[in-house]
Amino acid sequence: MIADVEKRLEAAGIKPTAMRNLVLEYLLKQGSAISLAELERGLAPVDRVTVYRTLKTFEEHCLVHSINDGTGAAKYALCQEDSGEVRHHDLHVHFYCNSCKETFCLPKTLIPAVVLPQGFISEEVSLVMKGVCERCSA
Amino acid sequence: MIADVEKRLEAAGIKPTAMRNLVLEYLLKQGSAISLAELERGLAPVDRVTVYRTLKTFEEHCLVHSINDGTGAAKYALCQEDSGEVRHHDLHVHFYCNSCKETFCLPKTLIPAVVLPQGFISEEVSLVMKGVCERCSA
DNA sequence: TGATGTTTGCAATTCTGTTGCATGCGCTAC
DNA sequence: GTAGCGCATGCAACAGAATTGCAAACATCA
Ligand SMILES: [Mn+2]
Ligand SMILES: [Mn+2]
Ligand SMILES: [Zn+2]
Ligand SMILES: [Zn+2]
Repeated sequence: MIADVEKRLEAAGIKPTAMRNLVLEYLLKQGSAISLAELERGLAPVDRVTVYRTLKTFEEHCLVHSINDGTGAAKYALCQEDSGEVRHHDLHVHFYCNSCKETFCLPKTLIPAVVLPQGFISEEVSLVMKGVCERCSA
Repeated sequence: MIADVEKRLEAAGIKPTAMRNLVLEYLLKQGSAISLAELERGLAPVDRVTVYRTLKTFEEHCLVHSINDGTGAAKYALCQEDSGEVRHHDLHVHFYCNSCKETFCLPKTLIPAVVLPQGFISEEVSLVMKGVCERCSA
């Protein structure tokens, strides 16, 4: 429903527009993280730059987070709706399937603590695993 | 010494050439991982594509590993010389310093085990931390 | 020497990310 | 209501990274 989509945008402090509704709606339908290019294809005909800026806006407002899975193109996925915690996206593992080439958030799989050598101060962490996803391994 | 460099290439199963010696020699001098662009600048005037293919060759033979630190350009660093273990590079943490913008291998800092949800099969893992490096925090 | 395969250099292309600018649109102050 | 203002959008253009194609140079060996 558009109403839900607009509510979610407003909850994130983003003014709803046709394009933003469209992008958020599309993201909600996804089972995995998607790239700007995929989004562009899925919503065609839309302007790539507008989608790009929409994603940036979403990211700034912590509605989506971006994932760098090493494939060259950043992927985007919605942040957990509940998540009162700040930066939950910094804490969970991402999984790239070598078989279906999709990238998944594993929100239940938290990144373990890492003990860094003396002097190194951690501010962010990302952990990407690659292998075979549940669907492809079944 | 060129002799050492050539020995190391041969040990990795790579036929030494002028360009390969040059690239490996340069990599040996680095205290942090470097990008293709940096390598190109440091070795100028060399051809970017040749250096690119040289790195690919090194990577295939496990002489270097590449690191995706989220800066857009892949960084390359030598693999541990000893490392009888396969893929040691899959196991250690990489650190990107927000201050000096350098990317370091932390070969002593291993990536902790991650328990994946049922059905996910892990083949590779990469963990990149961002923050302030020892030099910049001192 | 001549044939063969590998390495190199250069041109060119693709892809991703990003910026600039002009237009459009909605909202508010008058 | 209308003028003005700021944000959103669309289009053109650019920057940088990665990658491919091709032909020339080079090494190797029968
Ligand atoms: Mn995620
Ligand atoms: Mn490393
Ligand atoms: Zn899969
Ligand atoms: Zn530093």
